[in-house]
Amino acid sequence: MQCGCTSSVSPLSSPYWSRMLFPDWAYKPAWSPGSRQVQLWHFLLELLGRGSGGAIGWGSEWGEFVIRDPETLARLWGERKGKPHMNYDKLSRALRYYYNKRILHKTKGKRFTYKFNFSKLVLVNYPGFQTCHQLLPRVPLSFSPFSSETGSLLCGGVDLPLDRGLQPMAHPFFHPYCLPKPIPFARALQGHASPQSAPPLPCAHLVRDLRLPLGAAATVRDDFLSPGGGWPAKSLPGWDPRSFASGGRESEARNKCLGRRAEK
DNA sequence: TCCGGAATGG
DNA sequence: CCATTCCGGA
Repeated sequence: MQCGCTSSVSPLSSPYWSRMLFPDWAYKPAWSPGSRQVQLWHFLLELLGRGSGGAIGWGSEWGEFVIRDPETLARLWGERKGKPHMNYDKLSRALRYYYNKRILHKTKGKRFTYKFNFSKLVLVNYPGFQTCHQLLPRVPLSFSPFSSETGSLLCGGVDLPLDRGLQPMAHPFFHPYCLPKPIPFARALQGHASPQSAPPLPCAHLVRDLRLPLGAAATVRDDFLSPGGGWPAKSLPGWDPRSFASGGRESEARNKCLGRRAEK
């Protein structure tokens, strides 16, 4: 789990280094121009982030959300996708496809209640932010709080108490993940972040629209986190690496975190 | 309600 | 890949 991630490669100079860590499909550029359409979980997070006082809202547990008005949500989703005939039945089918990807799971017993697996939702696409660590301290986002239940946020093995008074909730994407140690670059954030050298942000739209601090969210495979990670360890018969691997060999890539080359 | 297979299309 | 559509089954 220890990756010398930062040793040889400068975050700023390696815009695409992170591609080695994540499968191609994780980089679905959200809705940047000329890219593919927004994904459902983007959309959900967007609504949740807006504190959409209607169709959907955060639940009682961390990452849990409740669809208060399924058909309205479906309508909104349909509008976004240009699918006038969208309904909750179909939308929920799409949600169920996330089970296998482990982006979501169902909170059983609670109607219309699902839960994000935030350990799979990580910040990527922004070279300077291969890890969550440096972002955690301050998250200036108007992200909707998870009601009452916020305890502490684990990040990189550091327990981070969430001060509800100061900040309702760190963005869910900040979760224990990947890189073990804070990178030097973290310092640059506070001081001079050399914005001029900031590489083009592939997901600028996503970032803006979701009010993500930086970088875009993406899903990523990580089986090295707590096995099952508190998930209903389903057998996952169809769990094949191919669904995550652009090249197939990224399960190991995590150990190395990044070796070299990122071009395809 | 919820699940997941199957077919299909972008 | 990521849904969308349809659907039989629990």
